[in-house]
Amino acid sequence: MVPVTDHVKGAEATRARLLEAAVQAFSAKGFHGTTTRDIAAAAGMSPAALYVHHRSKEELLHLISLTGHVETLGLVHTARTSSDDPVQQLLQVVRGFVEHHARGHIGARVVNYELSALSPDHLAEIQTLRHQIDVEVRAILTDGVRAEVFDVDVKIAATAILSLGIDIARWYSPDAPWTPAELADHYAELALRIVGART
Amino acid sequence: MVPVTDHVKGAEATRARLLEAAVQAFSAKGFHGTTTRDIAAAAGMSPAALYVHHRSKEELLHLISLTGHVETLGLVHTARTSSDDPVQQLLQVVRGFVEHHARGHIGARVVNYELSALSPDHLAEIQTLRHQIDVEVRAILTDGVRAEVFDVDVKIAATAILSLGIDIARWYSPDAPWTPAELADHYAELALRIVGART
DNA sequence: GATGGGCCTAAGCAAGCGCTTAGTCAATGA
DNA sequence: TCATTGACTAAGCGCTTGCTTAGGCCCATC
Repeated sequence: MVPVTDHVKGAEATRARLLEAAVQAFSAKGFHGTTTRDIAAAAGMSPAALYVHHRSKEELLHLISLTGHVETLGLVHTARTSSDDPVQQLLQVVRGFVEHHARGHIGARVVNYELSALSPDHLAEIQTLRHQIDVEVRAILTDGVRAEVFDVDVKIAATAILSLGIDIARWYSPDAPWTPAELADHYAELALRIVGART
Repeated sequence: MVPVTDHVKGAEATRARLLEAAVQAFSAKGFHGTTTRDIAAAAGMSPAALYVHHRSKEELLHLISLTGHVETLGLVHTARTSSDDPVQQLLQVVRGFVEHHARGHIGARVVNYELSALSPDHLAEIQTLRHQIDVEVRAILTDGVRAEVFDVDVKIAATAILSLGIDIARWYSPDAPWTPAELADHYAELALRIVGART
């Protein structure tokens, strides 16, 4: 006897279907290459249905981008606090980041390559999150260099490691010769080489 | 007394200005986010002028993409044939690739991130060039592993090194803490670490 | 000094865009 | 029983899109 809940659930399911359709479409055709009619049709709805559940096309992008960045920041922060050892922190960050971007490469493409389609306010908000991710990764490397377990230029290494992770969103596909987990292990090994970890 | 040449030069200069305006606009706003009116206006021309010099908006993208890929393939091929030493070949490839993508990050963004806006035929042509770039890089690493100067999984290392180079187009800006040449040197060093080059 | 050809634009066309309006319909609570 | 609510859509509004058309202008040539 929870008909209201059922009702809400139905509406929320539709909202989620529209969101998921937007992720797929933005990823495949880009924000500007996607029409609101594309999204609605992919969710099995009329064009107007999108506006029952979401304020605008840009708000959909913002929601996708925000969720994605919060997830990634959480993942990086968890890795940073999971151990006192910079080596373990680095391995955790790289494995988590890589697996997340490979498994979720469709969403990650939107998150990383459609920033310029965000409104100025939304873009500023997202840039703050991206900066925090940078800071956490750099902190791990700085700790490692201080403890003399890493030997590398911190800024270059942080840039390269994040770059490797983000670019997975561009090239990864299920046809790739590695599962997300396998790729994560390979990249963790490369990260150790990049930072010159003592073996 | 070469009025015809002057005439042609003027037309060709206009054509080049339109092309350059298209590069800037596609890079900043994406192919679908750019209008033909944007491009014409940035070149100081009327909207119709674009069609005097180029067949369509997609043909502009194809021209940009083709030129960029041919340049990159040439650069990689030159590095491959410049020496018999895999170490020298790798250093040359990475330095050339990185410097090219940093210095030309605006164009490189279009080349690497607007592939899905190409027509199916044009996309297929470009994918062939990208495959050739992959093959050349893998060949260098394979040679190095055979000669026991590198110690790494060739497929992973080739993927990572190309990934690092391409992603420069996304994040590099003149505000970055490295000039293109400095970045090239840093990345060359990282590449040696990635492939486990004997020191 | 008329002619022909190439660069260029004003105007506009058909189609598609994001989003709104006005209303239908089924389920709910009084 | 009946008014209310909220998910949903048909229709369409105002605007922008890629691209075309029709014609003006400049200039080398005859």
